[in-house]
Amino acid sequence: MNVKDNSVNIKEASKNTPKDSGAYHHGDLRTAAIAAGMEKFGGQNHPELGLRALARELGVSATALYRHFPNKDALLDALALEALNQLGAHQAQAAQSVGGGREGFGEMGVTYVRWAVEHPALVRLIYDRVGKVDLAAGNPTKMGEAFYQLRAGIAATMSEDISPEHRATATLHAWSLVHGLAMLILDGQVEYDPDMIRKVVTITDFGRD
Amino acid sequence: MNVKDNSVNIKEASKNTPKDSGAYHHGDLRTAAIAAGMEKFGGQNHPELGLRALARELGVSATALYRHFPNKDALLDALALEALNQLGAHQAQAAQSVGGGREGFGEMGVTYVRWAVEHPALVRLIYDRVGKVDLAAGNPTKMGEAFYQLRAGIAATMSEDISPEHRATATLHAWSLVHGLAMLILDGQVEYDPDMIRKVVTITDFGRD
DNA sequence: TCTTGATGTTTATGGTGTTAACATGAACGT
DNA sequence: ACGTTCATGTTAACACCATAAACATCAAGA
Repeated sequence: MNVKDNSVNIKEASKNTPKDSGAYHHGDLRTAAIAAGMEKFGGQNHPELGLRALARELGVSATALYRHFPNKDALLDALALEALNQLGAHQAQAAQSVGGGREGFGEMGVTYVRWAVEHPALVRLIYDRVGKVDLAAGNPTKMGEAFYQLRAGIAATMSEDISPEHRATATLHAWSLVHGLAMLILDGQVEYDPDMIRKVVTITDFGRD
Repeated sequence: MNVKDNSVNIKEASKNTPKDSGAYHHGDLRTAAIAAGMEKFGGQNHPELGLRALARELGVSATALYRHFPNKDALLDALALEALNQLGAHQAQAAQSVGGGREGFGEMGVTYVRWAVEHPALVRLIYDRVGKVDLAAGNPTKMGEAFYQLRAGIAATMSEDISPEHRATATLHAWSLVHGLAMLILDGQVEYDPDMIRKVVTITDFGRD
């Protein structure tokens, strides 16, 4: 919402109310668009994001967004990246809040599911977008990097308990479990119940408990 | 809007869309549309289904489809139902092919993942559609019923091995696991490897093995 | 001051799902 | 045989969408 360019301070304060003052330029349309998109995707389950509608909400012309995003897909990619980082932050914080280790691992899983349930559209957006990214090519996208860090966090938190040869399988097992559970919940197949989630997630014991 | 003068125009127009047989009516447009839709969704990963394009393929006018489906969503629902039944059939056959029991249970899981990987768009379609169905209302849709039977098949196959109080949790655990794994694969996060899948799926042992 | 580049606007093009009015042909009662 | 009915098809039109092209506006540097 703020003006990114700080070189101007006094008189430009009036630009903070672009619509009211009838200013021609918006100030920082890109971040405003992302913020608005995140808000729209934040709570709703099946939001329809149209450039025209979004621009209307921002008090701006529809085609103005093309100055900041080459096309609609790029905007959605930006939103997905933002969401992915947000999820990663929540998860890291959750693991740290209980001191890491085995308990932290379980907490990460529960947090994954809970965050997914609370932000259904964002989760769908993330996996929709990351699926369309060309991973084969040698171009490491920001999206791919964020995802890598997410997985690395999972693996790091569990690594002490699991025998090395089982680690890869166990990581995939855990990820599949929480991801599948989250998907089933937000697709309406399973009702959201925190206790049940913790039970389902923590029932897992690989190798030896 | 008097269009009576266009009667000749219409006749000429009907010549403009001559099917091979030259028949005005299609015969069974509904099933043809579903078949065409299934074919389009069958192999592709991110198919775009447009009513106009679909109608064009069927040699029929775009709005003709509205005689058989109230809207596009209804068509997609029909496709999802078809896909769901197909998946259920495969799974039941897989469980039966190894004589049921614990082994049949594992086979069902593997089949679930494999079918999902081989028909990515159909899986997405299923869960997209079933999520939008109003389950709270007392109207049991065909979709909901098909899904119920799917779950019943899972539970029935495993029931012998699991203690009753764990059965619900175990069912959800198993379903989450295979569903999550399938989703991760067809979202490009995990490469498809049959051996790996069997390993990840069969690592689970609830209660006691 | 003049030019320039980033940003936003207007206009236009071709796509979509959907509705309304009309056409066709087969089945059926007379 | 004839006329009515009804499911099924047709065209035309509407509102919405993403996107491209040409033009307008402003901030800032030469």
